[in-house]
Amino acid sequence: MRCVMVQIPKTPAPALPAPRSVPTSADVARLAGVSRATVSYVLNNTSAVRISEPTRRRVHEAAKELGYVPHAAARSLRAGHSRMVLMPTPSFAAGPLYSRFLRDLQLALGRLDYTVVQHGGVGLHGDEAARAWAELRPVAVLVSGSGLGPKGVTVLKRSGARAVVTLGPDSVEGAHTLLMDFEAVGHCAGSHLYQRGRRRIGVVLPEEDNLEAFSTPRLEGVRRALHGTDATVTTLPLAYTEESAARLAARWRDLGLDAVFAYNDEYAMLLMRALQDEGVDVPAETAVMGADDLMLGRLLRPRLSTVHIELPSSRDLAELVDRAVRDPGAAPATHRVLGATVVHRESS
Amino acid sequence: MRCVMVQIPKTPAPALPAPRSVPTSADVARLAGVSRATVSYVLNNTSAVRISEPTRRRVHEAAKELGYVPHAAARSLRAGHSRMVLMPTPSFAAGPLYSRFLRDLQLALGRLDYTVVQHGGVGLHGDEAARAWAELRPVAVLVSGSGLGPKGVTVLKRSGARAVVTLGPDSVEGAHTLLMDFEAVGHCAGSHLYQRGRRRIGVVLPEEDNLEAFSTPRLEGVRRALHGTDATVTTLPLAYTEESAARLAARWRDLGLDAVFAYNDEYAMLLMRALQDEGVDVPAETAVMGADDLMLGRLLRPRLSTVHIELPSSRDLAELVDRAVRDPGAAPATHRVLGATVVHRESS
DNA sequence: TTGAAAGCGATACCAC
DNA sequence: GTGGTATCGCTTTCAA
Repeated sequence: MRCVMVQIPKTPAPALPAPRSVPTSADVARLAGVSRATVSYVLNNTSAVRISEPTRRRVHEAAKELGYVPHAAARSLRAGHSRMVLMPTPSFAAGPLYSRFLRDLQLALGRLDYTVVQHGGVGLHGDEAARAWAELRPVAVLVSGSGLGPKGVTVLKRSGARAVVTLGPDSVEGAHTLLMDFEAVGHCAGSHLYQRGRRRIGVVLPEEDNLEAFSTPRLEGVRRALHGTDATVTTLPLAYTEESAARLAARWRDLGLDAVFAYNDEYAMLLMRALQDEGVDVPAETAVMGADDLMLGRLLRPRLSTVHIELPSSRDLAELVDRAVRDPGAAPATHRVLGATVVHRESS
Repeated sequence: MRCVMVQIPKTPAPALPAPRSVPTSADVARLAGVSRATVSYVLNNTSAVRISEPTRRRVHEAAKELGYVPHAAARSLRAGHSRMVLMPTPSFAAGPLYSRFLRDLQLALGRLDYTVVQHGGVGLHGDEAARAWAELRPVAVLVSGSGLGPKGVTVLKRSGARAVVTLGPDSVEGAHTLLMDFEAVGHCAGSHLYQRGRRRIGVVLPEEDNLEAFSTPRLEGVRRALHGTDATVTTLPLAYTEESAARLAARWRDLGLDAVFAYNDEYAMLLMRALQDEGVDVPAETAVMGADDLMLGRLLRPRLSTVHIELPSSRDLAELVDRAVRDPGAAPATHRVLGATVVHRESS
């Protein structure tokens, strides 16, 4: 059933008022009948200088009348620094958990009076990207995921970034690292499944791009949990499509697995559904585990067992960035962050 | 089961090389033994000027040796314009559909050689936000959702933005508007349910913040579809929690509804599960419809009927922005975008 | 082919 | 209290 899809071409032009050029502080000064210096003092509330009340008013009125907005680039050029925190848009498709985290982080940094800017550096390779970010002369750079090498860190620092923080599965030389230990996630899942008596364990590896950095450590974690036991690990490439899941499910009995750790809750849901459609009983025949502890897992039947991932508090992280900015000399530290907790429900 | 959560304090400091100040084109010129002008010519491949090959090489080498990165602010200050497209981070939590769309858009604009920057203007009120964006002097601003008024548009244009494009449920005076007609979504859902013989129709309104701009038009669309018929519309506030859904489900039979349009697939899944737990038969007793056509709807049982929403092609949108930038005089147009199509599955 | 210098917009020091 | 003015880093015109 097709509903609506219209294209309205144009509305008639309401003759624009002459496209004045953008007002500068000089314009404000002219209109207020004072010097540019005075304008600057008034608008920045410079406390070192006392300006008479009438003058203040005149300046403020002139500024408002012209619709004056200061020019951030000019200001930071003069000042020699900005308060811009640059967060490159991650190259992987962030799930709901991560998106939310990034939003909170922006908020927390905003509260510390930083201007947070996400730079869509998609399509740039490694060091090229770092260069593009460096051109903006951010006071701090916060990179999620892999994709920044030690070379990039150097470029950024050389160009004035007082803090470079990476947030991801790998530690990067020269940068403060928030090491998201995804192995712990896999380890949790692996030991849980083992404790539940499972021995032939599958691990889903998403075929989607840019996810290896996250999926490989999870796999390694499972391997580590099972190392030295009689359990086996089988890798299961899976694309996020029904067809791919159906194909995998069709050969499930041949695989002879009694458990699967499905990367995260979304892939788990996809696979669990395909297994059920194939007549595989979950959890009797095969246990299924996800990760991320999304709402959807609670809504499935059987309820999905999962690994709850606790991301670092955005307030703490914001403060870490702030500290690093204030004391750029400090040695880059590596913090291991990520709480991983098994949430045992019904699917395992 | 608690697993891992460690905090490694510090790694020892590998004595940093003297924190040199950041190299400028003047430094490059000095090192290469040429003037700053020459450096600029070489590094920008200025075709109007021929520079001897040996000089070029010297400049390039000097630049590389110093790790020189040009200063974007200084450059655009001088040039009088930048190619920055500013996209304020939406105040609402973008779902997977929308996130993906924004990513694609960034990519498409990047291909047209724009620098896309998401500005985390969270916590700023209306015109205050517009001012903050204007300080960055973007060549274009692309605002999703509501939150930008005609006043804000004026501020942005006054400060040099050659294109202001809004993308959301409302049309904004003075800006190019991509009108996302969410009424059409509600209308689709409403007429579909009516055609299926449903007469007492509930409409879920999320209680989460900043979603009214999206939920109200959907509701209106349902109302419009049912106007002049014998069907009734009941609004159902619902928070995205199991408890809220359970509460709603508990009084379901009292409500006496035979269908519900649940805002989107995620709320639909939440509610459908609660209804099923309450013993309400879907679709026999109550039909459930979502929107967004997410993967998860196909995985539910019964399969979720939904409204497929077709967002504008990111390439088209990028080109629209580009055209608006090239011809800022053109009258702001309003395009009605959004394909809404019913996907009839099993839940209705 | 290269260099000197003006100027983009805002700020802060130093005179008046 | 207020006004000149040098300065931030870069581009570009004009001269040499």
